[in-house]
Amino acid sequence: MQDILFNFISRYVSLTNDEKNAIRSLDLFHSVKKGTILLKEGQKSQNSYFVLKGCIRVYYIINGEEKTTAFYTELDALTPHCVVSKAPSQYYISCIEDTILAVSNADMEAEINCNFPKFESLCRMLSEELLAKQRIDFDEFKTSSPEQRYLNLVQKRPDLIQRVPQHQLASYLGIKPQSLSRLRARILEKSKA
Amino acid sequence: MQDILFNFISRYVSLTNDEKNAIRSLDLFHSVKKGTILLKEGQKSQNSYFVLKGCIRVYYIINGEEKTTAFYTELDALTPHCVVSKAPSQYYISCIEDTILAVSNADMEAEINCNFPKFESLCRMLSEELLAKQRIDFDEFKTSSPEQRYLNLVQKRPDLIQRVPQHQLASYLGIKPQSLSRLRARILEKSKA
DNA sequence: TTGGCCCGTTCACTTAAGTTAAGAAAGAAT
DNA sequence: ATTCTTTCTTAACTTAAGTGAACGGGCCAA
Repeated sequence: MQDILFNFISRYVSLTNDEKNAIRSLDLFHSVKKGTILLKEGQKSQNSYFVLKGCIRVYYIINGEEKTTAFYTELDALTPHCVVSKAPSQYYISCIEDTILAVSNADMEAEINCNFPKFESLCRMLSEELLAKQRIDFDEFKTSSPEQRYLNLVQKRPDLIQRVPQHQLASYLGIKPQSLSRLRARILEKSKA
Repeated sequence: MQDILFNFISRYVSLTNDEKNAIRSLDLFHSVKKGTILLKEGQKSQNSYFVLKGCIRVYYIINGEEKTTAFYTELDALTPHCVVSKAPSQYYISCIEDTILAVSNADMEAEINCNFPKFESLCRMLSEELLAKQRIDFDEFKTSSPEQRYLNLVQKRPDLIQRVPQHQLASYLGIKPQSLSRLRARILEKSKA
């Protein structure tokens, strides 16, 4: 698991052995069972997550209905809004598979950022990259229809379609489960013709 | 204009006079006329923008049609995807008003980040904050209808509705101009009843 | 002043998503 | 093995967005 993390980090900065040991000493890794809720609406968590294996999901409860807005899988990083804003969380985070996470908290990060400028550099680069990527995702979402969004997802994250329940995928695509069902039938119809 | 920038920065870090002078010496500020195109599809720009006054707009041209996906106004920062990915831009950026910008380029930033760790800290905090905020915006978009999105916009960025043409607002809301027209008529109808 | 262009609105029509309800299929629990 | 629950699909109906076309207003330029 450490190797996976260090490999990921090496895309951005190269760490000395001292720096690696500093990270190793942090007790970052946690195994989490499917169904575990990592964050609830109203809570003020300090934790950020990096997925080494498995899948976690962000969802809201709006008028008693679950609305799933994001999935994080292998090598995805997530700092919940409440960590940044210091306000109560508006959403839930749960594990939809048995998952292995690297968990860090804000205090820990602040300290490392102070002592290891390289780490702050890593965080900056990673955030900037994620910000730009997410912007593109948002743009694609805005400029395409539900059907295009589904087809796009099939291309870009085919694994999600296998490992995630349809009704969660539906709200991820901004539609109702029934519409997703229908839309898939429609696509199948077209590909036959 | 410098004061506006320094005030903004002071939300995140406090700068010494030396640091302020270093920034002053950079020749960041540019006045740009309404209609100017800052970035075109296919270009590989290095520039990031911070809006001091005015409004810039991100749009795609898809099947010959303009699709506006973002507006940046006073105190908004924008690092285009192509700066981060080093790939050609997929979108255009243009000024929809006479605008005053702070413009920085990647080389400049790299150098400052090296010499002023505080600046890198600022960039990290800003990116993390924007990432989390944009996540919330995206979530709101996914979980609401065009009508709700419009009403939400009226609440959150009432200025945009005044300063931006309807057909650009429409694609910003993920719909066609005709639908926005109709939707507004519908809302007006309801408020009368 | 006229003509052209861009923009926003309206309308009629088409298409697709939301809603409500029902039923089949797959899993989990006892 | 049986029950209970959750998930997915289907269908009929409603509502809203997409499409194509037309009209009027405002603006600019000839």
